[in-house]
Amino acid sequence: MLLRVDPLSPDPIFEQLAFQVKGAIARGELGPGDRLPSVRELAREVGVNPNTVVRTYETLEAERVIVRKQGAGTFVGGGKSVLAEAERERQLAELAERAVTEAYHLGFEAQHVRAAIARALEASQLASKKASSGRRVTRARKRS
Amino acid sequence: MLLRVDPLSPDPIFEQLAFQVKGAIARGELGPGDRLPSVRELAREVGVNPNTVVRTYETLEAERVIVRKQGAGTFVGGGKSVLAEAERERQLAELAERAVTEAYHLGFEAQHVRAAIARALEASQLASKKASSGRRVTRARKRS
Amino acid sequence: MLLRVDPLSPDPIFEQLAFQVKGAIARGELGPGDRLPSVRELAREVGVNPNTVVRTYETLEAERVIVRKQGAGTFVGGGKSVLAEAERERQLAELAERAVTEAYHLGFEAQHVRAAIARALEASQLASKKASSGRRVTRARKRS
Amino acid sequence: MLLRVDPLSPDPIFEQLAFQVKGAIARGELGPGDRLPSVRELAREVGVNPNTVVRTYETLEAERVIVRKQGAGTFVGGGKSVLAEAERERQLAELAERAVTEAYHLGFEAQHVRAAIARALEASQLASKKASSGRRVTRARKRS
DNA sequence: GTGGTCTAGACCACT
DNA sequence: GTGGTCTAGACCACC
Repeated sequence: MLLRVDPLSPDPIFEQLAFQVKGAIARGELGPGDRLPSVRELAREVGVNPNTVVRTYETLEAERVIVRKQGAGTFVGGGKSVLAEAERERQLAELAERAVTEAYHLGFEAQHVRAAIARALEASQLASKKASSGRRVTRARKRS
Repeated sequence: MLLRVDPLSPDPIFEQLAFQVKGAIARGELGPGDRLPSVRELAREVGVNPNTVVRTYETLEAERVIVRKQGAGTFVGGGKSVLAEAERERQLAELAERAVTEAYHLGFEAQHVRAAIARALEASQLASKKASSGRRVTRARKRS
Repeated sequence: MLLRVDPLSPDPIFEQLAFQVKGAIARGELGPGDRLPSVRELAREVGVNPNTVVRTYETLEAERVIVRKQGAGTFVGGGKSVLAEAERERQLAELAERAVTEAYHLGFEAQHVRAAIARALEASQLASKKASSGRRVTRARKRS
Repeated sequence: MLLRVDPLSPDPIFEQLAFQVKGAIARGELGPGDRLPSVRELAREVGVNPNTVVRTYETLEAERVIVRKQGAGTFVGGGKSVLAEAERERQLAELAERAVTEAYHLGFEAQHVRAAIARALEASQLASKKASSGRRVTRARKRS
C-alpha cells in the first residue's frame, strides 16, 4: 500500500491519509484482517508527525474501518457498518444529494454525473457482483 | 426558503447555510436574479450572528453562486462556471470517488449507489432535459 | 517580506495586504511552498486585528494564490490558474482597458503607458523567459 | 452615448456608470464641452435611482472629468489633470504594476500583457498621435 | 505553536 | 434599509 500526502491540499493531512486507506479498502487493495503499517513506520514513510498518523488511525477506528490491538498492531476491520438501517440510508441519501448539488454548480448534467459515478464504481470493489471473491483476485494479482 | 442549522454538526454553520442555499438553487427553488434574505434577516431567522451569515454569503460569492450588491441586497448569480474544463472534470471525478468510497464503507453496493444518485438527480434541476424551463415550472407550481 | 497598510486609503486593509502578497509573488520574492507570516505575527507587525489578516489570507486562498494549513501555517500555492481560457482572456482585456482608461484621464499618452507597463514587467517575474529559474536567482541573490 | 448597467456585476452601479463615461471620453465618443444627460434622464434610461446618478456625477466632478453648472447642465471637462507631475507618475506606475501583477496571477506572460495593452490603446484615443483631431473625426462619423 | 470559527458590537458605504 | 469593514475577544481543531 502506497500512501502519500499532498502538502498543497487544503485538506488536513490526517484526513487525506484516512481517506486513502478507505479508498484502498474500497478498491480491494486492502481487505479484512490485513495489517496496516505501524504508526512510526507510516509516519516515516509519508514524512509526517507520528501524532498525525495516530489521529488518522483514531478516526478510522471510530468509524469501525480498522481495529487497533494493543501490542499486536493495526488491522483492517470486517467492513460491517454498525449503524442502524435508517441512519445508513440517511447518510447515503445525503452523500448523493451532496454530490449532485456540487455537480450542478460545476455546470454538469445528469448524464455526466451518472457517467462519473459509473467510473468511480468501476474503480471500486462495488463494480463486480461478487465483491469478496473479486477482492481476493485483485490482491492475489498484486502479490504475485 | 427555509434554512436551519444543526449546532451539533461538525460542519461549520456558515458552510451548512452555504450548502443549503446551493441545494435550493440546484433544486430550482431559487433561480438567477432571485433575492436572498438580507444578512440581518437571515441571521435573526436561524439565530446566528450576522457576521456568520456574511461569511456564508462571502463564500457563495467567491464560488460565483451569488452576487452581493451593497445597498441593494444579495442575489442568485448567472450560474455559469468559470473554471477550466480540466478542473471541472477533476472536481467531478473527485466528488464521485468520494461518494462511492463513503457508500462502500456504509455497506452499500453499486445498485444502491446508482439508485441514490438517481433519486438525488430526480429532485434536482438536472432531471429534466430543459433545465431552465424546468425551473420556472417548479416555481410556478409552488405559487399555484 | 515587508508589508504595510495605509489607513487613509479608500481600499480596505485586507485588500491592501492581499495585493502586496500577490505583488511579492509576482516579483519572485515569494515562490511556491514558501511560508507566509502567521496570522498573529502579521497582525502584530502591521498593527491590525488578527481577524483582518485572516480575511486577507481567506481572500488569497479563494483565488488559489495561497493555501492555509491548520496547525502548520500558510504557504504560497502552486500558481496555476484554474479558470477557463475565455474567462482569463476576459479578465486580461478588462484590466488592460481599465489601465488604459485611467492613464488617459491622468493625461498620459500611448508611449507613456507602454513604458510604464514595460517597467512593471521588468520588475516582475514576467521579464525573463524562464520564470521559474528567474525566481530562484532572485532569491539566491537576496540571501548572499 | 449608450450607458448600461450590469445588475450581476459586483461593482457598484455608480462606479460602473462613471467608468463608462470615462471610457467614452477615452475612446473619443465624448469630448470637451459635450453635454451629458440630466440626472433624471440618465436615471430613467438605465433604470436606476436618481441618487445613484447624482453620485456618479459627483465622483466624475471630483476627478475633474466633468463640470456641473447650476441650471445649465453637466458637461465634459477640458481633460487637464490637476495633479502634480510626481503624483501623476506615481499613479501611472501604480496602475501599471497593478495590471501586471493581476496578469501574472492569471497565468499570462509578458507578451500577452503587451498585446492586451496594445489592443486597449488601439480602442482608445491614445492610439493616434494626434489625439484631438482623431477624436473629432470619430464624432463626426457617428453623427453622419 | 498554527489556523478556523463564532460572537458582539461599532461605523461606514451604497441604493 | 442594504451590504462592507474592522475590532475585540473567546474557544476549538490541527500539527
